Amino acid sequence: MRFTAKIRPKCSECPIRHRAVCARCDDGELAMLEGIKAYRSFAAGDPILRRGDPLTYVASVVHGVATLNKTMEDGRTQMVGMLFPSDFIGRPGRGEIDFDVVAVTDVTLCCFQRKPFERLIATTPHIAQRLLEMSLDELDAARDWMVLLGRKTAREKIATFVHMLVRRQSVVGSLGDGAPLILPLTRDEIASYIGLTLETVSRQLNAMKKEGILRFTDRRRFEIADLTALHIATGDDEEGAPAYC
Amino acid sequence: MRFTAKIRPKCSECPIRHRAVCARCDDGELAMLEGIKAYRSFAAGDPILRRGDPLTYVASVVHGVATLNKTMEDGRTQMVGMLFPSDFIGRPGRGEIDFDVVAVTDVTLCCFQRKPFERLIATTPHIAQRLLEMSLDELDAARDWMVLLGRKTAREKIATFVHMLVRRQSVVGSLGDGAPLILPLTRDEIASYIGLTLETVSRQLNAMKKEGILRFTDRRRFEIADLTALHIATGDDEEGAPAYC
DNA sequence: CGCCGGTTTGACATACTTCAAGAGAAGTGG
DNA sequence: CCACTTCTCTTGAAGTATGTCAAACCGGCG
Repeated sequence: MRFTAKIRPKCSECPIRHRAVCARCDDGELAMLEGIKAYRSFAAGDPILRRGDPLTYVASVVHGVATLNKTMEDGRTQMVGMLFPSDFIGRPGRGEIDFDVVAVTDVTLCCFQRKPFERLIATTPHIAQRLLEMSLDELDAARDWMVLLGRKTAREKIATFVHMLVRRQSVVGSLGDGAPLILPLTRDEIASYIGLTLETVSRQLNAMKKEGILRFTDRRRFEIADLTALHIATGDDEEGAPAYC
Repeated sequence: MRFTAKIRPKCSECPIRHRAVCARCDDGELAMLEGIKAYRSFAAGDPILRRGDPLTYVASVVHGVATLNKTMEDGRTQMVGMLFPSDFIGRPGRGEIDFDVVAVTDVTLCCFQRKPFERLIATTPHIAQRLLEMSLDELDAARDWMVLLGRKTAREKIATFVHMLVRRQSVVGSLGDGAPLILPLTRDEIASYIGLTLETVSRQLNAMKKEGILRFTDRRRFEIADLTALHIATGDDEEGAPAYC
């Protein structure tokens, strides 16, 4: 169940201070943000925003992982984004979003009321610029994902997905060196992200285990036994440094 | 072959004046833009920008249609965007792009040198805001496309593609009422856009012809004989007004 | 006229889905 | 602490939508 804690930690001690929308803000601007921000927490599985809901606030992910999901009339679903700490939720200039946002782990958000935030964007270019930059990064990532969805084989999809997890989880620094990686998603959710069924995901994951590319300690925890082989399996070229990172 | 015409038509008479990046600019800002802009033309089939090329300019599409293409090492390709008049090419803040931009019809661009344009963005919020808005729209469209690539059947993909063409071509006003729609792409290019093979595209298109949904006057020209049926065939819900428009 | 790119059409192959059953974990309550 | 349920995951067998390969067609253009 959702609970709202009216907590406002100091921005200066924020773990995502240098990566989020506020990355470029100076002290004065941070002070303005601190005035309109409020933390909110969600338990794993909770909906954060529902499609069509009036969008009263925008937010940065501070802790945890959230997903963006689209559902067709007949129930088919496609995940269209995965949000890690420092990622931004919401779109200034529009009153609603047309996908669901769900917390897949426990999540903490740093929320800003949309209206005052929009005013800030109009007046402080540092925020607007950073938001533009983040949006363009997301667009790049979305385009890489389109290649995955449209052209990659099941095996390449899985490999790419795992590879992205490695990059993102290590960038965020949520794990020590050599510590096992965590699958924040169920097989079903992974399937939804990469456009497959959960059975195919399960089979491919086990195949990569048998081949010695992945080593599972648990259904949700694993290590990369052979990063080179994993990278080759993605089908991406040499140093193409995909945008989802 | 590419030819560069050093022509600078007045912004005030520009057909995309109210939809492009410059939509919100006042007269003074337009004057600044006019100072750094230059038209360029490309013939159908010409490359506009190549992956990895240094990005010396950014641009708005004035006439014609261009596509964004990604290619994997082994030659598989996926189209990741289609640019119509008023759409923007290029990304401020980055020196290169990681896809190819190709003119699929004759194309006219309104180009701005990247560096001066970036300076303008930093100083004139009207441009930055409009660019942010356009990027977010593109992101929405990309997400709708991810649903198409990941979850739709061949038939739904074709229907969705045609439906998008109807919307975009009529918005741009490049055709009168009842005039036949134009397929700017070959079967192969369509296939690349929706993640299929050209054979499947051909079969589905002909199936919709036989069913009386589409009426071809030519291999590249056709009319929508039954818009309702077309819409139903997309698999999208009632009034979900997809973002690609 | 004869080539040539784009397109259609057919026959066949297959990667992935679908359907179905069962095995592990993980929690719940007695 | 042990049934019992529930959820996730695995594994198998069978079906199918779409891809692959190949040949023929068609309209345009030199």
